[in-house]
Amino acid sequence: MSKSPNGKSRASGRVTLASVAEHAGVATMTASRAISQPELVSPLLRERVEKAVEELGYVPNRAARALASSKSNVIVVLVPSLSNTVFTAVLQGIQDALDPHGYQILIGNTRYSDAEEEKLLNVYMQSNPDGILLSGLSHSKAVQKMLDTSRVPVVSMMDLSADPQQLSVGFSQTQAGHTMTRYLIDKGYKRIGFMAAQLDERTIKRAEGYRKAMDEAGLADPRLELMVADPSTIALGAELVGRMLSLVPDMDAIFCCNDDLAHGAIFQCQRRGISVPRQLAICGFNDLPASAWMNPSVTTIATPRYRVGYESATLLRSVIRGEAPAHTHVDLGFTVMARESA
Amino acid sequence: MSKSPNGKSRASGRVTLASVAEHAGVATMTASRAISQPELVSPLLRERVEKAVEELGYVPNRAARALASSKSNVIVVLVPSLSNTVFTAVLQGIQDALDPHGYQILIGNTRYSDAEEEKLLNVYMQSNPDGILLSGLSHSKAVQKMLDTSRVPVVSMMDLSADPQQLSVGFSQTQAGHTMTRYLIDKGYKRIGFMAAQLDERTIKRAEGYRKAMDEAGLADPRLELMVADPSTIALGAELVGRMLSLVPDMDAIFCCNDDLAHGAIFQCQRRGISVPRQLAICGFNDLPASAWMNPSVTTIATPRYRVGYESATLLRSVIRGEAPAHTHVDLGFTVMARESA
DNA sequence: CTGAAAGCGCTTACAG
DNA sequence: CTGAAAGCGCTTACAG
Repeated sequence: MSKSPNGKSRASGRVTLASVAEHAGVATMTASRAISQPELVSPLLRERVEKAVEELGYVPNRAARALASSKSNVIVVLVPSLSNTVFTAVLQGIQDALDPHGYQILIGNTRYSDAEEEKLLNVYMQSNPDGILLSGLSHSKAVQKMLDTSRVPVVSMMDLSADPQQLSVGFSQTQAGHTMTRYLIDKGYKRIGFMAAQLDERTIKRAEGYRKAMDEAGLADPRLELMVADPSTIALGAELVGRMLSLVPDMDAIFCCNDDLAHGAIFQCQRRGISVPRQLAICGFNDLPASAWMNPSVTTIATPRYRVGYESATLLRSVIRGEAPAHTHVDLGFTVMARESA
Repeated sequence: MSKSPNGKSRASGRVTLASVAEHAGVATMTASRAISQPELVSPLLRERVEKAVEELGYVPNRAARALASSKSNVIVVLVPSLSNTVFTAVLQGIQDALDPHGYQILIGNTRYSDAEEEKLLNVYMQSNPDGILLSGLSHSKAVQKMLDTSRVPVVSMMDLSADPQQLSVGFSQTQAGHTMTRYLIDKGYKRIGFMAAQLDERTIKRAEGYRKAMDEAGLADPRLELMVADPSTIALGAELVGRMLSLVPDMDAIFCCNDDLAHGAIFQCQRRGISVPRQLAICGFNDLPASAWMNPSVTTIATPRYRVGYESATLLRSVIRGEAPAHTHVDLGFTVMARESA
């Protein structure tokens, strides 16, 4: 069938563009054009190439294309977690925005670790990405340096940057924390606890918003805060609510830094016969699907995670195309979901 | 610093292996070896190369490596969903098994669609993957053909194949469905409904297991089944439990094909004042974290999803290395979690 | 242990 | 609209 390669050949045995061209009776580069920029090729030749592609079952070699064009069509996405629904929704948005444009998405899970982020980025830089989507605003020195020297466009997701040079898409975590706290204060709660885990950048900022609101209302009391570095889980929320109540028995509300903790806290209250919100109000953050359905339904803050992904990817695409972005910071906002639990 | 390229150059400006070699005063291929197979290079030269890499900030070009070696070090993973915790756990297992070995994982989300799976695979084949991890046993003709002609090693995840040629890691979905149903029958329930959504391959098999158990017990009744193609959500479970009860008022138990549906069904019962399990027993499938904490806690089947990912990837690695696998089917089993709801 | 040359499979200026 | 040649940045037999 095909000509036998010489003894030194390292050919992979796959169908190549050259064989497609030969089959179609055109030059290799005409075949290349017919595939990548068909509008530049006459209908006749284009059709012959397309036929050859079909008949031979040609699959382009992405590595060769990337090497020759020095465009990888790869977008690197780094998220801190895959088990957290928030970030899988972000990924969905990214995929939806990028898939139609032929990008290949490299997803890295940093597990909330700066060291891991650095390691992943190091590896992914080998793929010569056209753009990078990062979670959060603050990164290690080494990561910053890699990013700076590579000159690859970067968009930061989930929060809004104060630095005009840093493109960011999300909403103000601090403000969201403040708003939720303010909601509780306005409802008349006085001894409002703050329960946090993981202690990532966003949690810290929500805590700042909480403190500011408590300060403003003259309700601040450091003993009302319980912040632990363990991963956020339902089980942890169940545990922490017990600790908080025993530390501060007159607590009348708890702002959980995310819904998982809030769910665990509510389940625990149910088991202990503590009425929510009558004896203890509990609210969360993120508006996971269960929050609307639990009993009591959970007061929380709905966050535009899918849109964060979608808009981040869209902004990144425009930068890659060399366009000057209309806005360097895209504020997608958030919404208080007032329900039964607080 | 570096020699200026001639006018026709398309050089990317990145530091190359050649410049590292020059800097270290060795041949390019010695520099290559010092990086990829350091044990073949004398300590002296190796050190000089390492120093040059460090000083120049060299980042290998993965595309060039892939092209030259015809080894991509890419593993393609196709899962039907990213919002389903089950598959994110599978992905975690895969990452943990593969990351230490320098593989790059390409994650594709098929959204439970054969057409989408085909499209994704088509694109991902351009990356010349060393191996492929697929969810489920049955795939479209087009996908089968791509797989066959490419000769790339494939491992199927989540279920056990009857075909000895097809490598699979998981557990018997049919048997798990049978076991859960049998558990309910043994508990004395007679009018046991089956609530299913999505209707993917695994759901269908669990339904088969359910039917078999009901048949064996002489309890079969087609009216007990409610199967809809919508995605599984808490909201859907809440809706379907109402429909099932109005269709078959004397239903005394419901086997939900996954935990999301079960949670929704339980929340709905709480709202309607239907006591679970006293008036209606409800059980789920997968043992999501909330199942242990809800009130009532949810009887369900714990599935080894993380291990499915980990063991699938491990099996794939061994095949890629050319080893004959000890077992073509790895049965990871499942566990009934008997709790309060059934 | 080290190296010169060829080659992997594409695309890119350039010319016609 | 079409094409011959060079080049992208690596690794691979092969030889010494």
